[in-house]
Amino acid sequence: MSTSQLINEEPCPVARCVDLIGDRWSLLIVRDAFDGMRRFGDFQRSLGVARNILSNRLRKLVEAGILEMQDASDGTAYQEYILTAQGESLFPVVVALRQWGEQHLFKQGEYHSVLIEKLTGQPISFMAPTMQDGSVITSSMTEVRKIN
Amino acid sequence: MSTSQLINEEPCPVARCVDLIGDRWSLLIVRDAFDGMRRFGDFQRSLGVARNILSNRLRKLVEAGILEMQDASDGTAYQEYILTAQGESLFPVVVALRQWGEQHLFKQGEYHSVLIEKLTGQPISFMAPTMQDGSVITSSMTEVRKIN
DNA sequence: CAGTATCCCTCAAGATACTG
DNA sequence: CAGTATCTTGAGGGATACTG
Repeated sequence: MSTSQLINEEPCPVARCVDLIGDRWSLLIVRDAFDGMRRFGDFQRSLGVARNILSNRLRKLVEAGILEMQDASDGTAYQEYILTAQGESLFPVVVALRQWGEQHLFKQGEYHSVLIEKLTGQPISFMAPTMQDGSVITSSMTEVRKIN
Repeated sequence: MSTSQLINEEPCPVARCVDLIGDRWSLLIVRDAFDGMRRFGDFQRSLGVARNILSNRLRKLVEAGILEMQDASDGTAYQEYILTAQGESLFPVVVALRQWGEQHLFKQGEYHSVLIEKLTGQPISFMAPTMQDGSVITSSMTEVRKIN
Protein backbone atom coordinates (compact mmCIF):
# COMPACT_ATOMS: atom_id res chain seq x y z
CA MET A 1 0.00 0.00 0.00
CA SER A 2 1.46 3.29 -1.05
CA THR A 3 1.48 6.33 1.16
CA SER A 4 -0.69 8.28 -1.23
CA GLN A 5 -3.56 5.92 -0.65
CA LEU A 6 -3.64 7.06 2.95
CA ILE A 7 -4.30 10.59 1.83
CA ASN A 8 -7.86 11.60 1.30
CA GLU A 9 -9.31 14.12 -1.13
CA GLU A 10 -9.76 17.05 1.22
CA PRO A 11 -8.30 20.29 -0.16
CA CYS A 12 -7.66 21.51 3.39
CA PRO A 13 -4.33 20.44 4.87
CA VAL A 14 -5.77 20.55 8.36
CA ALA A 15 -8.49 18.10 7.38
CA ARG A 16 -5.96 15.70 5.91
CA CYS A 17 -3.87 15.89 9.06
CA VAL A 18 -6.86 15.13 11.22
CA ASP A 19 -7.72 12.25 8.97
CA LEU A 20 -4.21 10.85 9.23
CA ILE A 21 -3.20 11.42 12.84
CA GLY A 22 -6.39 12.68 14.46
CA ASP A 23 -7.10 9.56 16.44
CA ARG A 24 -6.57 8.70 20.04
CA TRP A 25 -3.06 7.25 19.79
CA SER A 26 -1.08 8.32 16.74
CA LEU A 27 0.02 11.67 18.05
CA LEU A 28 0.95 10.18 21.40
CA ILE A 29 3.08 7.57 19.67
CA VAL A 30 4.81 10.39 17.82
CA ARG A 31 5.25 12.26 21.08
CA ASP A 32 6.87 9.21 22.65
CA ALA A 33 9.06 8.79 19.59
CA PHE A 34 10.30 12.36 20.07
CA ASP A 35 11.02 11.35 23.62
CA GLY A 36 13.35 8.63 22.36
CA MET A 37 11.04 5.63 22.45
CA ARG A 38 11.65 3.05 19.74
CA ARG A 39 10.40 -0.35 20.78
CA PHE A 40 6.94 -1.87 20.57
CA GLY A 41 6.95 -2.75 24.23
CA ASP A 42 8.07 0.73 25.25
CA PHE A 43 5.15 2.34 23.46
CA GLN A 44 2.80 -0.27 24.80
CA ARG A 45 3.78 0.27 28.40
CA SER A 46 3.93 4.03 28.07
CA LEU A 47 0.49 4.36 26.52
CA GLY A 48 -1.34 1.40 27.97
CA VAL A 49 -2.85 0.81 24.56
CA ALA A 50 -4.04 -2.59 23.41
CA ARG A 51 -1.36 -4.46 21.47
CA ASN A 52 -3.43 -4.94 18.35
CA ILE A 53 -4.29 -1.25 18.20
CA LEU A 54 -0.65 -0.28 18.72
CA SER A 55 0.39 -2.68 16.01
CA ASN A 56 -2.17 -1.15 13.67
CA ARG A 57 -1.15 2.42 14.46
CA LEU A 58 2.56 1.74 14.08
CA ARG A 59 1.90 0.20 10.69
CA LYS A 60 -0.18 3.18 9.61
CA LEU A 61 2.50 5.62 10.76
CA VAL A 62 5.12 3.66 8.83
CA GLU A 63 2.92 3.62 5.74
CA ALA A 64 2.39 7.35 6.11
CA GLY A 65 6.15 7.90 6.15
CA ILE A 66 6.18 9.27 9.68
CA LEU A 67 8.01 6.32 11.22
CA GLU A 68 10.37 3.81 9.69
CA MET A 69 11.35 0.37 10.87
CA GLN A 70 14.93 -0.57 11.59
CA ASP A 71 16.55 -3.70 12.90
CA ALA A 72 16.89 -3.46 16.64
CA SER A 73 20.15 -1.90 17.75
CA ASP A 74 20.63 -4.50 20.48
CA GLY A 75 21.07 -7.37 18.03
CA THR A 76 17.75 -9.00 18.74
CA ALA A 77 15.57 -10.06 15.86
CA TYR A 78 13.06 -7.31 16.50
CA GLN A 79 12.36 -3.92 15.00
CA GLU A 80 12.66 -0.36 16.17
CA TYR A 81 10.41 2.46 15.06
CA ILE A 82 12.27 5.66 14.26
CA LEU A 83 10.96 9.03 13.20
CA THR A 84 11.67 9.83 9.58
CA ALA A 85 12.56 13.37 8.51
CA GLN A 86 8.88 13.81 7.73
CA GLY A 87 8.02 12.56 11.19
CA GLU A 88 10.58 14.87 12.78
CA SER A 89 8.90 17.77 11.05
CA LEU A 90 5.84 17.14 13.20
CA PHE A 91 7.80 18.71 16.03
CA PRO A 92 6.12 22.12 15.72
CA VAL A 93 2.72 20.43 15.85
CA VAL A 94 3.55 18.59 19.05
CA VAL A 95 5.11 21.68 20.58
CA ALA A 96 2.11 23.84 19.67
CA LEU A 97 -0.25 21.36 21.27
CA ARG A 98 1.97 21.09 24.32
CA GLN A 99 2.14 24.82 24.77
CA TRP A 100 -1.58 25.30 24.40
CA GLY A 101 -2.24 22.45 26.81
CA GLU A 102 0.19 23.83 29.36
CA GLN A 103 -1.56 27.18 29.28
CA HIS A 104 -5.15 26.06 29.33
CA LEU A 105 -5.54 22.50 30.60
CA PHE A 106 -3.78 22.70 33.93
CA LYS A 107 -4.74 24.47 37.08
CA GLN A 108 -2.35 26.98 38.51
CA GLY A 109 0.50 25.10 40.10
CA GLU A 110 -0.67 21.71 38.89
CA TYR A 111 2.27 19.57 37.98
CA HIS A 112 2.83 18.58 34.41
CA SER A 113 5.67 17.42 32.19
CA VAL A 114 7.64 20.20 30.53
CA LEU A 115 9.75 20.46 27.41
CA ILE A 116 13.17 21.98 27.92
CA GLU A 117 16.34 22.60 25.99
CA LYS A 118 18.82 19.97 27.18
CA LEU A 119 21.99 22.00 27.55
CA THR A 120 20.58 25.01 29.33
CA GLY A 121 17.45 23.55 30.90
CA GLN A 122 15.53 26.54 29.57
CA PRO A 123 11.92 26.16 28.44
CA ILE A 124 11.08 26.56 24.78
CA SER A 125 9.83 29.95 23.67
CA PHE A 126 6.15 30.28 22.82
CA MET A 127 5.54 29.58 19.15
CA ALA A 128 3.53 32.04 17.10
CA PRO A 129 2.81 32.44 13.41
CA THR A 130 4.72 35.29 11.86
CA MET A 131 5.15 37.12 8.60
CA GLN A 132 8.34 36.75 6.59
CA ASP A 133 9.84 39.70 8.44
CA GLY A 134 9.22 37.99 11.77
CA SER A 135 6.29 40.12 12.89
CA VAL A 136 3.71 38.13 14.79
CA ILE A 137 0.30 37.84 13.16
CA THR A 138 -3.04 37.10 14.74
CA SER A 139 -5.71 34.93 13.22
CA SER A 140 -7.81 37.95 12.29
CA MET A 141 -5.04 39.16 10.03
CA THR A 142 -5.25 36.02 7.96
CA GLU A 143 -7.69 34.27 5.72
CA VAL A 144 -7.88 30.95 3.95
CA ARG A 145 -7.86 31.16 0.23
CA LYS A 146 -10.18 28.43 -0.88
CA ILE A 147 -9.68 26.30 -3.91
CA ASN A 148 -13.09 24.76 -4.26
CA MET B 1 -20.52 21.03 34.27
CA SER B 2 -17.32 22.88 34.89
CA THR B 3 -14.46 22.96 32.46
CA SER B 4 -12.15 21.18 34.87
CA GLN B 5 -14.27 18.07 34.70
CA LEU B 6 -13.40 17.79 31.05
CA ILE B 7 -9.74 17.60 31.90
CA ASN B 8 -8.26 14.23 32.59
CA GLU B 9 -5.42 13.28 34.88
CA GLU B 10 -2.64 13.00 32.34
CA PRO B 11 0.48 14.93 33.33
CA CYS B 12 1.36 15.42 29.66
CA PRO B 13 -0.20 18.47 28.05
CA VAL B 14 -0.18 16.78 24.65
CA ALA B 15 -2.19 13.88 26.03
CA ARG B 16 -4.77 16.23 27.51
CA CYS B 17 -5.06 18.06 24.20
CA VAL B 18 -5.62 14.84 22.33
CA ASP B 19 -8.20 13.85 24.88
CA LEU B 20 -10.03 17.13 24.47
CA ILE B 21 -9.85 17.91 20.76
CA GLY B 22 -8.34 14.77 19.28
CA ASP B 23 -11.48 13.54 17.62
CA ARG B 24 -12.66 13.68 14.05
CA TRP B 25 -14.50 17.01 14.17
CA SER B 26 -13.45 19.36 16.99
CA LEU B 27 -10.36 20.72 15.32
CA LEU B 28 -12.19 21.19 12.05
CA ILE B 29 -14.90 23.13 13.83
CA VAL B 30 -12.19 25.32 15.31
CA ARG B 31 -10.62 25.71 11.89
CA ASP B 32 -13.95 26.84 10.46
CA ALA B 33 -14.42 29.21 13.38
CA PHE B 34 -11.07 30.80 12.53
CA ASP B 35 -12.41 31.12 9.03
CA GLY B 36 -15.29 33.21 10.34
CA MET B 37 -17.98 30.58 10.67
CA ARG B 38 -20.43 31.09 13.51
CA ARG B 39 -23.70 29.36 12.84
CA PHE B 40 -24.77 25.77 13.41
CA GLY B 41 -25.91 25.39 9.83
CA ASP B 42 -22.67 26.83 8.47
CA PHE B 43 -20.59 24.28 10.34
CA GLN B 44 -22.98 21.54 9.37
CA ARG B 45 -22.83 22.27 5.67
CA SER B 46 -19.10 22.90 5.70
CA LEU B 47 -18.25 19.66 7.46
CA GLY B 48 -21.06 17.39 6.38
CA VAL B 49 -21.19 16.11 9.93
CA ALA B 50 -24.34 14.62 11.44
CA ARG B 51 -26.39 17.21 13.31
CA ASN B 52 -26.40 15.35 16.61
CA ILE B 53 -22.64 14.96 16.51
CA LEU B 54 -22.15 18.61 15.67
CA SER B 55 -24.46 19.58 18.50
CA ASN B 56 -22.47 17.41 20.87
CA ARG B 57 -19.10 18.79 19.73
CA LEU B 58 -20.21 22.41 19.90
CA ARG B 59 -21.41 21.84 23.44
CA LYS B 60 -18.12 20.23 24.42
CA LEU B 61 -16.14 23.07 22.89
CA VAL B 62 -18.26 25.59 24.78
CA GLU B 63 -17.80 23.66 28.02
CA ALA B 64 -14.07 23.53 27.39
CA GLY B 65 -13.99 27.31 27.03
CA ILE B 66 -12.89 27.21 23.41
CA LEU B 67 -16.14 28.55 21.98
CA GLU B 68 -18.80 30.73 23.52
CA MET B 69 -22.42 31.22 22.57
CA GLN B 70 -23.85 34.58 21.66
CA ASP B 71 -27.23 35.70 20.48
CA ALA B 72 -27.28 35.76 16.72
CA SER B 73 -26.22 39.08 15.24
CA ASP B 74 -29.05 39.02 12.72
CA GLY B 75 -31.77 39.32 15.34
CA THR B 76 -33.03 35.77 15.00
CA ALA B 77 -33.61 33.72 18.11
CA TYR B 78 -30.60 31.52 17.47
CA GLN B 79 -27.07 31.36 18.73
CA GLU B 80 -23.68 31.98 17.27
CA TYR B 81 -20.52 30.18 18.30
CA ILE B 82 -17.54 32.46 18.70
CA LEU B 83 -13.96 31.63 19.57
CA THR B 84 -12.98 32.72 23.06
CA ALA B 85 -9.51 34.08 23.77
CA GLN B 86 -8.58 30.57 24.78
CA GLY B 87 -9.96 29.29 21.50
CA GLU B 88 -8.10 31.95 19.55
CA SER B 89 -4.91 30.76 21.15
CA LEU B 90 -5.30 27.49 19.29
CA PHE B 91 -4.20 29.38 16.20
CA PRO B 92 -0.60 28.13 16.35
CA VAL B 93 -1.87 24.56 16.61
CA VAL B 94 -4.02 24.91 13.52
CA VAL B 95 -1.26 26.68 11.63
CA ALA B 96 1.31 24.04 12.58
CA LEU B 97 -0.98 21.28 11.36
CA ARG B 98 -1.74 23.19 8.20
CA GLN B 99 1.92 23.76 7.43
CA TRP B 100 2.85 20.16 8.03
CA GLY B 101 -0.06 18.99 5.92
CA GLU B 102 0.83 21.35 3.08
CA GLN B 103 4.36 20.01 3.02
CA HIS B 104 3.68 16.33 3.31
CA LEU B 105 0.13 15.42 2.40
CA PHE B 106 -0.13 16.91 -1.07
CA LYS B 107 1.52 15.92 -4.27
CA GLN B 108 3.62 18.45 -6.07
CA GLY B 109 1.30 20.93 -7.70
CA GLU B 110 -1.83 19.46 -6.15
CA TYR B 111 -4.27 22.21 -5.30
CA HIS B 112 -5.04 22.96 -1.68
CA SER B 113 -6.38 25.80 0.41
CA VAL B 114 -3.73 28.21 1.68
CA LEU B 115 -3.51 30.59 4.61
CA ILE B 116 -2.44 34.10 3.73
CA GLU B 117 -2.08 37.47 5.37
CA LYS B 118 -5.05 39.52 4.21
CA LEU B 119 -3.46 42.86 3.45
CA THR B 120 -0.43 41.65 1.55
CA GLY B 121 -1.59 38.27 0.34
CA GLN B 122 1.67 36.81 1.57
CA PRO B 123 1.82 33.29 2.97
CA ILE B 124 2.57 32.80 6.64
CA SER B 125 6.16 32.04 7.57
CA PHE B 126 6.98 28.51 8.64
CA MET B 127 6.61 28.10 12.39
CA ALA B 128 9.45 26.57 14.35
CA PRO B 129 10.20 26.20 18.05
CA THR B 130 12.92 28.56 19.24
CA MET B 131 14.90 29.46 22.31
CA GLN B 132 14.29 32.73 24.08
CA ASP B 133 16.91 34.40 21.91
CA GLY B 134 15.06 33.33 18.78
CA SER B 135 17.43 30.57 17.70
CA VAL B 136 15.63 27.63 16.16
CA ILE B 137 15.88 24.36 18.06
CA THR B 138 15.43 20.84 16.77
CA SER B 139 13.70 18.07 18.66
CA SER B 140 17.00 16.41 19.48
CA MET B 141 18.04 19.48 21.44
CA THR B 142 15.10 19.08 23.76
CA GLU B 143 13.82 16.63 26.31
CA VAL B 144 10.70 16.20 28.35
CA ARG B 145 11.16 16.57 32.04
CA LYS B 146 8.83 14.04 33.54
CA ILE B 147 6.88 14.55 36.67
CA ASN B 148 5.79 11.03 37.39
C1' DC C 1 -33.16 27.49 10.88
C1' DA C 2 -31.38 25.37 14.91
C1' DG C 3 -31.25 22.13 17.23
C1' DT C 4 -33.02 17.42 19.88
C1' DA C 5 -34.35 12.57 19.93
C1' DT C 6 -33.96 7.90 18.02
C1' DC C 7 -32.33 4.19 15.72
C1' DC C 8 -28.72 1.75 13.73
C1' DC C 9 -24.21 0.38 12.44
C1' DT C 10 -19.41 0.35 11.92
C1' DC C 11 -15.08 0.46 13.79
C1' DA C 12 -11.93 1.73 17.46
C1' DA C 13 -10.48 -0.15 21.37
C1' DG C 14 -9.79 -3.58 25.15
C1' DA C 15 -8.74 -8.27 26.73
C1' DT C 16 -6.59 -12.28 26.01
C1' DA C 17 -4.71 -16.33 23.88
C1' DC C 18 -1.32 -17.71 20.76
C1' DT C 19 3.22 -17.93 17.93
C1' DG C 20 8.09 -17.26 16.44
C1' DC D 1 9.93 -9.79 23.57
C1' DA D 2 7.33 -8.60 19.66
C1' DG D 3 3.96 -9.07 17.56
C1' DT D 4 -0.64 -11.59 15.36
C1' DA D 5 -5.32 -13.49 15.80
C1' DT D 6 -9.73 -13.61 17.79
C1' DC D 7 -13.63 -12.19 20.40
C1' DT D 8 -16.35 -8.76 22.59
C1' DT D 9 -17.88 -4.32 23.86
C1' DG D 10 -18.91 0.47 23.65
C1' DA D 11 -18.58 4.76 21.79
C1' DG D 12 -18.48 7.59 17.67
C1' DG D 13 -20.75 8.65 14.01
C1' DG D 14 -24.55 8.64 10.21
C1' DA D 15 -29.46 9.05 8.80
C1' DT D 16 -33.62 10.77 9.70
C1' DA D 17 -37.76 12.22 12.01
C1' DC D 18 -39.36 15.60 15.04
C1' DT D 19 -39.98 20.30 17.52
C1' DG D 20 -39.88 25.31 18.65
